[in-house]
Amino acid sequence: MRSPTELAQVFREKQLKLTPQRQLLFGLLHDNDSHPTAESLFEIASKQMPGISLRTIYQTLGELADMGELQLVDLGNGAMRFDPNMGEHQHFVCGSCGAIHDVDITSAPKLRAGSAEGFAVEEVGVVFHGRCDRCNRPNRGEQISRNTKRSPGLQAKKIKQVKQAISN
Amino acid sequence: MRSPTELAQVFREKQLKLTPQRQLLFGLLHDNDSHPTAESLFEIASKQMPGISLRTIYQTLGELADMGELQLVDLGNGAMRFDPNMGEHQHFVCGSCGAIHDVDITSAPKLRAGSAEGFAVEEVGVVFHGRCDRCNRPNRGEQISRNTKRSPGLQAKKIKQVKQAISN
DNA sequence: TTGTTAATTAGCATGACTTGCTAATTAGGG
DNA sequence: CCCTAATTAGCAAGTCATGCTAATTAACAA
Repeated sequence: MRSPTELAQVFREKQLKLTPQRQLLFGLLHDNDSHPTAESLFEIASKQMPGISLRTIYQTLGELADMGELQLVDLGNGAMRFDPNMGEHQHFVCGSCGAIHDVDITSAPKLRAGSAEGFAVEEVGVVFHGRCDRCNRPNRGEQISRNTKRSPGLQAKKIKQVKQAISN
Repeated sequence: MRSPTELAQVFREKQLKLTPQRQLLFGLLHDNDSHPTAESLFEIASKQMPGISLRTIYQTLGELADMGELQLVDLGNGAMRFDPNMGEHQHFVCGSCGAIHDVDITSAPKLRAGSAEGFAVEEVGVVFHGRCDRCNRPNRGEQISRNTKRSPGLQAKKIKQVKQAISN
């Protein structure tokens, strides 16, 4: 995603209004590698701008995605994630603390679904699951992220197990 | 997933009841490579057993998943998919007709998130997006699958575009 | 600065998918 | 055939995301 200043320029050119809500989000997203959800952005934004609507967050995020300024990442563990890093990269999800890290496997051999199988592949989504650096160490400070709601199927189970482990 | 007969055995051993609902689902899932949703299974099941509850479908599917008899696949385009094929494989999703096909890239170099980066990868999820064989041919018979509800973010846009293309 | 207007926001409603809860039912062993 | 624990059905509730509309506001021109 481009810088808030550049985005302001782009918006003006497109005759889109540069509202305080949008500018706030530009700032919150710029260089943000925390893979936030709409909800988490809403919470942060609310502190700086009480009364801002979650609807506006979704709307603006959607617009930015349409403009190719950010990626929507569905990691299959609840809410959609928003990633201003538009470079080709993958994600690692820690099943223990819920952290999401960027991973770069461009150096690794690229994946190609065989055209022999008759598929024209346009895009390949890769998500790594495992345990992150911190959670792997003996003095592990496990803590599941707050945003572990909406548990689709099996994911639910994993999460619950982790929650239990914590409460014990 | 094992055969209905074998599953019956397993259930008995575990002192789980072999209800007609469960048996019906065993049959519907066996050797099923259509990657059905709970809803689609519900529709089919309802024809053979009117009155069966969607809740029961979800419950049984969850149990089978817990038992390692089937995979839950989240392709990020709506409802969860259920896959009785427990072998290591990936999925290809046609953005045009919505079809889901199994893909085997085990022959291709395996993906490994560098332990150099401090991640202990336990599992890698790979989803290919593109156009399938049929939709790529000139006389393409495009048709988006019925189950294209719940559109998370950008996905929504794609789907809408396709729907429009159809209605025209 | 003020007025105009179209874009945007806020807030609620709605929709899709999944799970929680509970009373009623039923499979299976004795 | 009876008993009991397991299971089912049905509805309520929860999460995430989008639709809709009235009220607000930024942007532009005079």
